[in-house]
Amino acid sequence: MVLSKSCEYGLRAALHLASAAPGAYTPIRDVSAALGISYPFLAKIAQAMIQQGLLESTRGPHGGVRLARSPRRITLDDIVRALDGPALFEACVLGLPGCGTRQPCPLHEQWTLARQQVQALFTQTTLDVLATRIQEGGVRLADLGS
Amino acid sequence: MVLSKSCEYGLRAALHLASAAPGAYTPIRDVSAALGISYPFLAKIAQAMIQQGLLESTRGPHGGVRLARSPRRITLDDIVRALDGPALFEACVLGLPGCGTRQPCPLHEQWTLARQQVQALFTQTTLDVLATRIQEGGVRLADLGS
DNA sequence: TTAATTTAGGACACGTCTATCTTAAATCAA
DNA sequence: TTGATTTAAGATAGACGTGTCCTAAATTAA
Repeated sequence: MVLSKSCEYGLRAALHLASAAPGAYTPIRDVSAALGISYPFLAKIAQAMIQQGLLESTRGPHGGVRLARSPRRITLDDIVRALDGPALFEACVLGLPGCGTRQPCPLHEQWTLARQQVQALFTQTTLDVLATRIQEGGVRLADLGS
Repeated sequence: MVLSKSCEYGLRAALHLASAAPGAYTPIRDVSAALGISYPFLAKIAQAMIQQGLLESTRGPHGGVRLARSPRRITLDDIVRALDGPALFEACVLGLPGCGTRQPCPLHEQWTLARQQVQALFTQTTLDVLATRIQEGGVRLADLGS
């Protein structure tokens, strides 16, 4: 598994907020229902995203969470780093500490290259592009059953 | 973390066997000492690799484990699939079950492409190439300290 | 003011991965 | 045969990610 469950859920929640009701406060309970994610778990993930400056929230009736800035200015990389940390894009594939050009593992060069391809996908993809794709239909954020 | 600890250890052990004493039975204890991996844990990983047909073993004095076939005929993909399963190369990046061309997630197409780059690296790299690289020096399989 | 709604935060259970330990079985050498 | 060496296999413990629950705090509406 490349991304943790928390990160998968956080990405899907952010995409839901960007595509379903951009700019409006949406209760976490509504998001969890729409995506089929347990409410308590998603609430905890939302808290982390708020503390990382990705989401903002208000309490009380008509409260909820929303993206802290325009979907155009939030990349997948922002969310992955906030929830899973930078390890995915920096760690040695063999787990060797200090692996780098000075003390490379046998795969260092090739792995760095492949990893950059993945990282480029995450840093260059913003939420608004995917939100548009969702609004146009044909793609999904939740398990549709069969 | 892309690969599990077990898989990292299994890869390093296989590379050690391919580069240090190809064809000879090497005690797991020697491998664990050379790589700085706990012996009981590496022994369990070795068992799994034996059952998957990657290693073979003999007990008693001068016993140990060795690669079950030529390093030229073992790819990194063989080892990763044996220890971590096929999920890394098949699963949806957002964790959606059934994600495919029929029910794609918003990232399906791009992710499939990026993942194929990584998979190509693993399927095309054989142990003998990396073993040669290790024997020629300049790269390492263990933590050297500083 | 009162009540309903919703996030905030901590405590707690569960499962999996990581890691260790112990005992049994097999092999070789003296 | 005897003893030493080494893998085989299962039991066990700890760490961490996952998931749930409960109470408190804040906001809104009536």
